[in-house]
Amino acid sequence: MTESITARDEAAPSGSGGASAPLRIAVLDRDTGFIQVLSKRLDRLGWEHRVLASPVPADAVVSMRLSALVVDLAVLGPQAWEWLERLCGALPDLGIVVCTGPSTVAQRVRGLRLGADDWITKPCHPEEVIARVQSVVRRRRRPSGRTETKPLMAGEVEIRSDRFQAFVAGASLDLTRREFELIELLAAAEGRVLEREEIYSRLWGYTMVRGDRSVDVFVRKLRQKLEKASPRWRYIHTHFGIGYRFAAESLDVEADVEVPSSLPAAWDAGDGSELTGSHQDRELTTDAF
Amino acid sequence: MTESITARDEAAPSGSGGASAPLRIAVLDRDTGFIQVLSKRLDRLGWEHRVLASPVPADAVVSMRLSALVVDLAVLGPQAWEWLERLCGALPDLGIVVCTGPSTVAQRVRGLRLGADDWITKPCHPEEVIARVQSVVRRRRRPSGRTETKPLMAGEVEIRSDRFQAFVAGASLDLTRREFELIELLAAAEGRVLEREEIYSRLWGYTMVRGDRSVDVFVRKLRQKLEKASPRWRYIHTHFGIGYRFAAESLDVEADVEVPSSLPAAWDAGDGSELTGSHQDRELTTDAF
DNA sequence: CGAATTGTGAAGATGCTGTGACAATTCTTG
DNA sequence: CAAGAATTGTCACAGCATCTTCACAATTCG
Repeated sequence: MTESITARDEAAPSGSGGASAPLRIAVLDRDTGFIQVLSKRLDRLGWEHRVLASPVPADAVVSMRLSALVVDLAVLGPQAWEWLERLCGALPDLGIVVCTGPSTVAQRVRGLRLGADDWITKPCHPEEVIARVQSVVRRRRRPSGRTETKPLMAGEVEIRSDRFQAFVAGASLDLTRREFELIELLAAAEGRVLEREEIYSRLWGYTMVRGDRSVDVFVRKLRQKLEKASPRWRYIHTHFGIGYRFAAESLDVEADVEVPSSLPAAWDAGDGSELTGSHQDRELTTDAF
Repeated sequence: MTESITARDEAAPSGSGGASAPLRIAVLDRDTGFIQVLSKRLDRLGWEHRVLASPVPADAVVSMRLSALVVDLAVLGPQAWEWLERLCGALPDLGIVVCTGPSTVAQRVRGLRLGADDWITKPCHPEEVIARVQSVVRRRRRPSGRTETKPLMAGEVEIRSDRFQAFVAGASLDLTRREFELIELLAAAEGRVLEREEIYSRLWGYTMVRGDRSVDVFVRKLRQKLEKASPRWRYIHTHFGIGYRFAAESLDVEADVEVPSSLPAAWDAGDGSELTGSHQDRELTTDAF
């Protein structure tokens, strides 16, 4: 049931969903105690953050590319309102959480009207600040939706998570869903050997029963399509008794010189113990390009 | 006849719903004094609103088509958390403002984590409640962003957000509201595959239940109209087990290349010196008014 | 050489999508 | 307000893409 869901959760380790991109947060405040606790918490969450102790011109904030800003208006003095207005005008997508001392209803209303997304009154618990920032950012994020994932490249193939497809020279391999998930998984682990059990559990979501050949069958299907589209390369390597390893290797020797496009050619992957050492020159392939 | 359709409608989730469509708010609370003051205020703002005094099943809220909901969790009793979670799951785009009596930090954090957008502690000033609801809603509908959008073009079709219509050679496709939202959404994601779940949640506003075929049906209706108006092109491509992808592809031979993915998409820039000689140079811009 | 592991092809089961008809809902009009 | 039209949502069924399973051949390892 709902295998589509599980599959998506489990099996998009590399690309699309994955861990949400790290957030960038700035805190504009002078309360060192507050800042310290908050910073530590932000660290633990893995959010990039930056502390600003003095009034930063609103324009300067623009260049910081923040997801959200926590600000104590007291730091800004009497020009706080103007500052807030300018900032909200300039960065309508920035999440702004005001976290400041005692205030009147009128002040809070004014701040929110000007564009603040939340208003917390000090003293407050850092955990709540975090939660409110998350809430603000969560909402902000929906529109942008898909994060732009750069395509994975290996040999002649290009793996595009946003299209659920792999391409060779611009032509789709016409992979089915499972096939694509498999190549994505393997390619993301470039160079490493993935055991059958692991592949199975990441793709199918549950543990493999002994004797299940599904992984092998899909490896074969993938190899077929890769072979047809990119005959001069080998991508999926069998490790007897263990599993499979993905690495683009040209059949034409000397191939390591020329790879279609600019990729960090990480495929020299360590061990290489098993491959034929013969190192003779031949026509290098520029294939397809 | 198609013009009169939908210029004004409350929920234009994907659309270019620029202006201030009347908001729909519900208040779930029993505090009559609070409700009265709030209601009066909402009236004056011209927001449609509705007061709920008893715990409404989360599912029932779905059908209310709300922009935001103000809720006192106390009304819900011990099942408040479960209720909140279900509601947030079903309506990721609904703005939820919790307005309730004294609470602990842990409770507030929990509520915000579950999906609430704000948490106000009673007693509180109605004006602040309003301001916070506005803040939440403001953020919610940012996606509409671009007010003046230039028409989207793809193959022979031209998609005009300002008219809620798509045209081929100046002739309107007579799309209904949903149909238009769908084509707009797909076309905006040009090239990328959109999963059913995503399409559904962006168009209908709540998460899809398994077995719902609405997306498929509207894709079919769209395809029919596109096919009739522009028979030599295919626009919507099915990705089995995943969703749909929008990309104009000509049926005429001429090797209309599948987007040459890897390259820095200078493709759409029109350099196309060598390909697709049969471009659509028609005057599909002089269309009707 | 024998046992275990992997490659291969095909048949059948599974579940997804296309499609048309129809019911429910919303909007328009008199 | 009610009738009528348009739009949207639901359902059942047919066709088919995909997935699973199985038998058997080929390979690897000890």
